[in-house]
Amino acid sequence: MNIVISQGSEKPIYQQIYDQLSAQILNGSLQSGYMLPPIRQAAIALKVSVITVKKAWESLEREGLIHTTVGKGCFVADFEPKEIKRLRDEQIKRHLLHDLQHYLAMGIPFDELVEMIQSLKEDLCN
Amino acid sequence: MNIVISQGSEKPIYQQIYDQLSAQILNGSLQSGYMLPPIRQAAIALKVSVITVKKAWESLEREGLIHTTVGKGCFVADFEPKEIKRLRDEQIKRHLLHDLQHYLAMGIPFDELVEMIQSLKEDLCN
Amino acid sequence: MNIVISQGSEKPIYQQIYDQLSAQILNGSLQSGYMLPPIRQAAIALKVSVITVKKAWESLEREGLIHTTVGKGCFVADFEPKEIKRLRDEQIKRHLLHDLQHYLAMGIPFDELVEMIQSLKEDLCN
Amino acid sequence: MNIVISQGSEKPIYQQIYDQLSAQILNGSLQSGYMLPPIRQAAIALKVSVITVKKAWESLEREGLIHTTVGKGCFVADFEPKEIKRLRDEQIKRHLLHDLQHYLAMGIPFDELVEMIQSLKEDLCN
DNA sequence: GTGGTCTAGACCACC
DNA sequence: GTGGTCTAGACCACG
Repeated sequence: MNIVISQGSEKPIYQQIYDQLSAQILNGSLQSGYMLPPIRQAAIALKVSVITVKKAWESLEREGLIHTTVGKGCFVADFEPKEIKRLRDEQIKRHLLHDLQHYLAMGIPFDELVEMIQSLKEDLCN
Repeated sequence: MNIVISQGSEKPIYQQIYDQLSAQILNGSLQSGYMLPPIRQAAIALKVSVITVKKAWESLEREGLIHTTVGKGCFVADFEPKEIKRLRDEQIKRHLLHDLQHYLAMGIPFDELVEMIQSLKEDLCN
Repeated sequence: MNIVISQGSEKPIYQQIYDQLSAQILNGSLQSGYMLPPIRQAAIALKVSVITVKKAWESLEREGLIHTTVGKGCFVADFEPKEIKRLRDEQIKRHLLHDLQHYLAMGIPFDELVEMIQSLKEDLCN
Repeated sequence: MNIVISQGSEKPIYQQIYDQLSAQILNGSLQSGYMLPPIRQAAIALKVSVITVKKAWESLEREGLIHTTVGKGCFVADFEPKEIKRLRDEQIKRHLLHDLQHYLAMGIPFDELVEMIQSLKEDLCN
């Protein structure tokens, strides 16, 4: 488990954990069947409250990304490679639609927006 | 003034107001010198508290998008068309950088992301 | 009468007028016996409300810098050159004491503050 | 926390609080990492509304002097000693420039003004 | 426990 | 008429 928490962030801690685990599951670095550490242990490792970790785990379970077995632990759900890509693209598309609408409302033409994105490639891929 | 408020949104009301007015100023539909409605009148029209409107107006003033004169009202700041485009692009770039990083962290390759954006053009430009 | 009004300033308009006339009387550019323009005329010239001008005139009279004769007009009060200098220095000293205390409270040593002031001479005397 | 509020002052209460805390951070009496009292507790201690305290805290955060974490509290931001001195001098210089212009407009020569300041040293350093 | 948001209603300064 | 400040009190999110 590889998570970085920014204490002073605007984003709630539980959501930072959720976002990073969710991304790691969707990009394949956490594979199906992987067992997440027990919440108490994770809480100590991340230096946050148990409640906070619990909240992140719950969000992941609600989204179907992990499943919990009482007495055994939490495991990354079973996905076929195809399904995982579908899930990821679906989620990205949903957010993209929302974000892009915001930008277009500011009066920037669609094509100019795409150009701007292309121009950011260097900054992003480092 | 053309503002829609979503009461149940995660976004605070004052920020919804700020976002929409800010977008309208930056896309040119509210032009320099335009007088915003008095805060009390706006509050009634939007069915929110005066203070909520005030908070949105304050953010706009802090960003230099409007200026306030006690006893007279609040007015859209003077901008040269060039200046306004610069401000808009700057703001979009800042947000884009943040959003795109989020998507890339999910494991989607940059070029695939751009393709996906292109494919959304129809949905967005209606 | 030589007054510049900044509409968007934080300072109330009536006080801008007061400050500038007061300074001009204390620095000698408006001499004893000079007749101020009638308030209605001044209001038109400055493009502000008559009430605003009246308020500034009243402040000046309260401070003893001008005196009003009904039906004749407002005149700069009689001062001996010595008295005018005394008035000016007194007023400056009063404000200085207040301002400098503020700076010292920020932890800057007195001597360093004086140095800083000296270093601003060029910026100020242009 | 050591704050004195003057209820009848021309200065808004929230700004009095801001000014004093800002000065205390910049002069080093409130050090990096110090936790400000909870806004509700501060409100009781200062005998003002919670909102008034909040407004002051917000200004401090906007200036980067403190940072806030929901559920934890407000803390004095991390500064290197050098940075803090730079911030302080910058702020003092900005205000000095404004104040001194005001005095010079009253017709006092620059050198005479400096003399006057020197003569106030005793009054100020007690 | 912490801060964040929103409300209604009051009084003041400015124009 | 305008905005600026302050109040008391409520409900929610976070840890």
